[in-house]
Amino acid sequence: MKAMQQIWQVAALIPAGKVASYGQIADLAGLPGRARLTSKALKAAPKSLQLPWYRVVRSSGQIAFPKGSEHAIAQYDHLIGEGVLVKSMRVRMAEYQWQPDLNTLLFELNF
DNA sequence: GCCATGACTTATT
DNA sequence: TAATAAGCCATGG
Repeated sequence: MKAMQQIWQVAALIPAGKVASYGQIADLAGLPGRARLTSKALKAAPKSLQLPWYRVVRSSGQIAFPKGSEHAIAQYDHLIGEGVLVKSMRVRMAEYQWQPDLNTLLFELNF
């Protein structure tokens, strides 16, 4: 299976009200060190998949788009809508970072 | 194959 | 916390 599709599968599992970093997604998808590939994958993801791309942020918790851009606004709105507090275009990772249950992860990914 | 680019990360100041 | 720098790797010219 293509690397991008694995990323899509993992990204689809992020629960509402939580966020994950690009690097984290890559790791969970079995692609350590491919954070930048995660960004590519999300950008290239077909709309039909309806991926929660807005639950993916930088390792620092910062939204990856320039402040004021359409994407940044959309991401901000979505997160706020799910109860994630966003301060100065960043969330508190200590509180909101997704901590996937390994069993659930393996099950969902059909390994 | 070399070079630039980017929805990144980590270490350093 | 913010700014830099260096590392990273798939893509496209």
